[in-house]
Amino acid sequence: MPSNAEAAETFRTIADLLDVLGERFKPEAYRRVARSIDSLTEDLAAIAARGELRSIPGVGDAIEEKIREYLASGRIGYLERLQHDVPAGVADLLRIPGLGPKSARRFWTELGIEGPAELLAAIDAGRLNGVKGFGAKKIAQVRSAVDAARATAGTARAPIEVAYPVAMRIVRALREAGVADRVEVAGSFRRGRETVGDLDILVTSHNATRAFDVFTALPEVREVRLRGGTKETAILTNGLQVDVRVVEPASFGAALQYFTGSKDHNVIVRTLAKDAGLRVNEYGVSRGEERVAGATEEEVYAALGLAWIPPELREGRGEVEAARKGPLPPLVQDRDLRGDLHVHLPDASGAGEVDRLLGAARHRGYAYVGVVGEGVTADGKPFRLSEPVLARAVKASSPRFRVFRVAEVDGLPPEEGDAPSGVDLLVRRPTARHPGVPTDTEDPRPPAVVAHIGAGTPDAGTAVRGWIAYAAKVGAAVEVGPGPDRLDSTWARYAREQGVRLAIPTGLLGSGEDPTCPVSLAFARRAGAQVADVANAGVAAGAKRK
DNA sequence: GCCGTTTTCGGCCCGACTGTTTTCAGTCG
Repeated sequence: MPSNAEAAETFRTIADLLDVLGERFKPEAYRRVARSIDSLTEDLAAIAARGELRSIPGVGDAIEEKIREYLASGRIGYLERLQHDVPAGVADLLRIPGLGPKSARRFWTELGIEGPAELLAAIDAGRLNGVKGFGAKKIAQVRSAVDAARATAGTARAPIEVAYPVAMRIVRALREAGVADRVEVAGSFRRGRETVGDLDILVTSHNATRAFDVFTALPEVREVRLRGGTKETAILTNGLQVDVRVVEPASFGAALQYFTGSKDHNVIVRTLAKDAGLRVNEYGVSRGEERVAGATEEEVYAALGLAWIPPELREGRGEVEAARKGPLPPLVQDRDLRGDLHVHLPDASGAGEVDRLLGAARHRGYAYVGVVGEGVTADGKPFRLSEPVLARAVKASSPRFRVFRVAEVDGLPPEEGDAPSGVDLLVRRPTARHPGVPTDTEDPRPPAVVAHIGAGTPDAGTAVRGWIAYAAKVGAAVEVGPGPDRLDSTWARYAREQGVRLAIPTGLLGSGEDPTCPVSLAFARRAGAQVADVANAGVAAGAKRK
């Protein structure tokens, strides 16, 4: 049975080949479907079995037929015909930055170039000299791009938790240098996607050149690719691309909306605007010559008759239709977090580490923190926090601040003595000893949280579904967040659909740049989680939620 | 190839930047 990821990749291949063949709109149609399939929480086969393929955004008659063919045979005749027409390497030319479908097609049809290696040979043989549209500079650019593409084997997207600290440093540097009034990271970073292709940073500034200079001087910046009057593109030492854009304050909201995306979301918003006789671009919303909105995102959406939409929901999955009807339900946010149910102290923690943890929890105004005192590691070995250290933590409990003793136990079936005494709550996790999914619903002492499950291992989907089903039965929450051991936003959405609450790790022991809490929160928000959907969130006593 | 509270056909986001141009095409986001 082919996986959803493989199906999405297949449709992307079709899109590339259609691009090379010069098709105008079909490539985007196939890419849209590929994106939709990537964000499904269910196997295509299950959706197909229910006859609901057409409910996937971007799937119409023709693509439904191709999905059915793919599920039945693992092949798509249409793709095979395209592959017969276009040499395999020609589509690879699209991967080279600066080359698009037009160039790839021309190289192939006019010069017989059928791949990156042949392109390089053609350049060296001087066969590109005199080709219209390719001067010496362009040829040199293409040549180095081919070399670079070989070296990096395609620019992979970075996990958001990797991009987070560097994004924070860039933002802080721009703010502290006093060259920018407003600084925001837009793009998929702001939408909280699991991976980011680049960082889009928007600033308002009276002096674009100085803002660019401040950014370029950062040690993280390896090379500047281009600099115009309003935009600079640079590559960081870790390979991440960063675009810094300077915009007018009156346009900041429109620019933020525009560059936050997603593409699918913006297409829907723009189409809506057009139908209403309005025009939306990164400078603002206008009716004819009259400018209607632009300074804030709220007024941009309002001008289109829409409630403001949280960035994490802007994926073209029905959020625009919902925002037409009125304000969207509030998503869980940082200030809703009441504590952490599951903190691991490092093996050799001493009293100082405990104090730091508790101090951090109090500083954030948390009402509780759960410290894992004993349990099993992933490879099944028992571990125990030193008793004096744990006792010191528990002693810090007060009526307004509770310290829980947490035991982390491994996968079912529950064994005699599985639930230790003197423990406030259990966290259940898969381990090498018991990697399997629990089947016994008569758990003598159900866990509060199921943690360390994630799609980081191959073929993990079945296991993750099993753990979520178990959590649903016993009323446990599941841990969401960055890294292979936690659930991403797609799985978090699935968990919510199954009626399971989420547990958000808060990174209490991390530094100010620790991505754990903001990224986990973003994943929960992408899943549409509200306060009631998060086990360690709630409305503070005496505080009224807006 | 998809899509529709002004459409089942005629649209499909749009502006910056670059290079090679003498007015623009291609690429990118």
